[in-house]
Amino acid sequence: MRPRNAAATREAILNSALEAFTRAGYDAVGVREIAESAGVTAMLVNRYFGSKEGLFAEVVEAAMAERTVLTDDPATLAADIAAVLVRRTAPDAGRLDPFLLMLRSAPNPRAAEILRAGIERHVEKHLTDVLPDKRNTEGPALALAVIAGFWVMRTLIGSTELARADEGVLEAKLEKVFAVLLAE
Amino acid sequence: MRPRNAAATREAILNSALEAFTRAGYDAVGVREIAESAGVTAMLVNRYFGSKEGLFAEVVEAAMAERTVLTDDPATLAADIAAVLVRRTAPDAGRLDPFLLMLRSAPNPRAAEILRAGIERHVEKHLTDVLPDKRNTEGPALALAVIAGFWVMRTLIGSTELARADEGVLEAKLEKVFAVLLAE
DNA sequence: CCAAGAGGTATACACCTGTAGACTTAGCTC
DNA sequence: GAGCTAAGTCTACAGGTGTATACCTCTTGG
Repeated sequence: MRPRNAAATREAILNSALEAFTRAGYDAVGVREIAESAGVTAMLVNRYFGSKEGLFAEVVEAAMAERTVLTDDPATLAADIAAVLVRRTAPDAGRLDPFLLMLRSAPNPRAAEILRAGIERHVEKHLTDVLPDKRNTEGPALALAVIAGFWVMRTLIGSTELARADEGVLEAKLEKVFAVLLAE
Repeated sequence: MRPRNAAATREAILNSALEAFTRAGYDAVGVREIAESAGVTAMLVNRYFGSKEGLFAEVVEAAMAERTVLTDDPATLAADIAAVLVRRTAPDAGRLDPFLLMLRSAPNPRAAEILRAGIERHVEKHLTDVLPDKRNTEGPALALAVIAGFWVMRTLIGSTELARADEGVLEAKLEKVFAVLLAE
C-alpha cells in the first residue's frame, strides 16, 4: 500500500483520469473506474476535485498546457505540423494526445466548453504566437480544425483510405494545406 | 392516438432517432427517450430494430444515403463545398447534418465502425465519383477530414475565432484548401 | 504517549441504462 | 359478428451513474 501522501495521490488520480478520458471520452468513463486505476476510492476523487467535471477541467488544463507546438520557425511550421500529425495518428502510435481527449469528450456540452477554453488559451495561442502575421487570426483556428478532422477520420472513424494511403503523400498534401492556411 | 400502422410507426421511430442521435450522440441518448418522442414504448423500438445498435445502423444508413454532394461539375466543386460548409455550420443554422451525427457518436467504438462503413459507402463514394482523376484517392478522404474538423471546431467546440471570423474569409480559405486536395 | 487532524473508506440514495418475457388490444378476414 | 394475428405495452432485472453523509485510521506535533 502506498504511504499516505496527498500530493502523490492527487497526481495518481490525475494521470489515471487523463488516460481514461483520452481513451474513452468524458461520458464513457466512470469516476469509480478512474479511482480504481489510481488505487483509491471514488469518493476521494470528488474530495480532491469537487466533482467529475472539476476533475475533467484539471485534466484538460494539464494536457493542453504542455507545449505541443513543435518549432518556432514559421518557415518550416507547415511541414512540421504535417509530419507530426501523420506520425501521431499512425495506426501503431501511442494514443495519448490532447486532440483525442478533445474529440472523444466533445459530445458532452459541459466538457466541450471546458475544452474550448483550454484550446483557445493554450494550443491556439501557441500557434498564433509563432506566426509573424498577427492579422491572420483565422489561419490558426482553421489549421486546428484540419488537425482535428484528420484525427477524427484516421483514429476515431478509422477511415480505410487514410489507413491505406502512403504516409508521404498524406504528409505532402497536408503540408500544402497548412501552408495555405498559415501563409500571408 | 395514431392508428396502428407498422410502416408509419417505424418511420416515426427512425425520424425520432435521427433527431436524437444527431443532437446528442449515440451514448447520450436512451432508447426510452427516442421511443417517447415517437409516441411509442421502448420495447417496440427493439422489436423493430433488434437493439439500439441496430436502430443506429439504420439511422446512419438513411442519413448517409441521401445525396449530399452538391454539384457534378468538378470545376466548381471546391467552391461549392466551401460555401455549403460555412453556411451549414453557421451559429444559427438548423442542426441536422450527417456530420454532426457522426462526430457526436464517433466516441463509441461500435457506433464508429457503423459510421465508417456508411461514410465510405456513400459520402466518400459520391465525392470520388465526381472527381475526374481516379488516381487521387486520398483527396476525397482528406477533404472529408477537413469538413469534419471544421464541423467539430465550429459547432461542437464552439471556437470563438471561427464564430467571430468573417464568413467570406473562411469560405475563401476553405475553397483554397479543397482546391489543393481535390485537384489532380 | 496520546490527542487532533489529515488522508482515506463505506454505505447509501435516487436515478438511469438496455433489453428479455409475458401480456394485452386493435384491425382485418371470413 | 367471431377469431386470429399483428401491433403494441407492462413489468422486471441486473447493473451502472454521480455524489452526499458518516465513518474509520494513520501520522504527526506537543
